Amino acid sequence: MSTAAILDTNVTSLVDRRLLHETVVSQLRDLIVQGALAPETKLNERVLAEKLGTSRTPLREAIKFLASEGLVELLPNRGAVVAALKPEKMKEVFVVLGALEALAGDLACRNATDADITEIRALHYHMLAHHARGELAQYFRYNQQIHIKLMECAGNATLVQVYRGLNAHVRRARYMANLSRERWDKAVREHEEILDALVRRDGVRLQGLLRDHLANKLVLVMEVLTAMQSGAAR
Amino acid sequence: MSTAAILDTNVTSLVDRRLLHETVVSQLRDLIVQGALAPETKLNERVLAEKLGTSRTPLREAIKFLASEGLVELLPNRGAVVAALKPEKMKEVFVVLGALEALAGDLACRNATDADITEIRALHYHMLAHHARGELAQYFRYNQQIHIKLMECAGNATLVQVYRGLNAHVRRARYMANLSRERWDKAVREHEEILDALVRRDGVRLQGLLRDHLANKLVLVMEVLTAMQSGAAR
DNA sequence: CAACCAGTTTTTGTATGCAAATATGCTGAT
DNA sequence: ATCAGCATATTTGCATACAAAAACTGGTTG
Repeated sequence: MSTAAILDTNVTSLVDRRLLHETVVSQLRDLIVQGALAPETKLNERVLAEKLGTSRTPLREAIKFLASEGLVELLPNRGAVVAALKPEKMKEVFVVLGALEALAGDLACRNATDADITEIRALHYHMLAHHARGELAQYFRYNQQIHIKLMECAGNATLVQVYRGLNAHVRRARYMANLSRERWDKAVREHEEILDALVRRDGVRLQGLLRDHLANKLVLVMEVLTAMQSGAAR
Repeated sequence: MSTAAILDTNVTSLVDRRLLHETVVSQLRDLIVQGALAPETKLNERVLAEKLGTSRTPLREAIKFLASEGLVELLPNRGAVVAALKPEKMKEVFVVLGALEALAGDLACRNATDADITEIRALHYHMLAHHARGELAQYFRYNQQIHIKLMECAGNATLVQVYRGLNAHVRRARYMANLSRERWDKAVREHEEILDALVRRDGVRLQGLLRDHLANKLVLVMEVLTAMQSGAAR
């Protein structure tokens, strides 16, 4: 699906009228994370506002909100652009995410209830099912849910919030990845081990597994980014 | 100085005319961090805008920006309030900060240049001087600068950004603290050790020291918060 | 006396208007 | 042909206007 086609979709009808500008933030974030608005795209306020079915004011507020999250960059007197997706930045994000996931794994092993672990196991099997059928998008969905749920098991809402923010950056690259079957299988095996370590509540092992898992993700993302960069030279 | 007195200070004259609404974000953040706008204070747009010498539009954009940072909370159709300062939240923040500082310490031991370490040593002696004179505010200033500089030595801009955001929450409580001489001396001794570990580039030891230092800070902050909570019952 | 309801006021949320800054495009000169 | 310089058009940034929602008020009733 082309960028234009996605942008042409008018989403006004879906807006829940009792909700607030959160809708605009959410829509705009999705456009950025899913790549409909490519990195370094200029955000024309008039055009975007029309597209999202509002006026410039709430749109501008949404842009400021996302600027604080780091998904858009503000250029004084020159508007805003979608944040660049530089390999260097991505490495930084992964280093921080590594520390956060390790922390979460450790805490989760101590604080997760049996019900939590059951829930993660359920998500895990959903993920396996989509992996078996080769449904990448659905696989990613459950994959994300597992990681988020693991974070939530740590019982630290602040940790979850920071994680989500940083993860949005990574997800942007994810949407461009074409996972080879080999790598995919490997990621799934890693998830098997992660689940196992959680069930045994082996915090030390879980930390290491999460670090490795993340390191592999980084390799994948870097390949995508460098391929993109060499492919679409500026 | 009373809250009213701080708020009555009109800062319009200080505004750099070529800069944008960033000024408002910065001013509003300072008002919150330094406690002029107490936790859970309702932000009246008309009043605040007048106080800051702008109209509601840039103010609202600033509020959205700070909402993303977590310093203010948005209440749909009911405006915004300064984020609450709950002990539970503070514990969460410290746990995450602990992981981030530990990471930074480890990276800094590897990546810091000798010039970086010289700079931190200089900041350290400034801090000692203000400690000796009992100048708490100045002491805090250099203390903050040391921690920020340590973060920067890690060579990870994303890490610094996340750290700054979370640290703003902690600083809010800091401004209310009345450090006893005993605790203060202890904190300074810890900083001596931290500097020593950095000079020797002993990453493992530095991580531990930073964790302990942070744990002690948490104890202090918690005392302040519980005292506040019992003092000013709702 | 408490609770509820209607009318009023205040406040928020969104749209629009306007001025300043920037981007664009044209003309002419080298 | 390229580039500088100027005029025009667009776009941003801020202020204001207006509508909808919430808070407040006072008065009535159970």
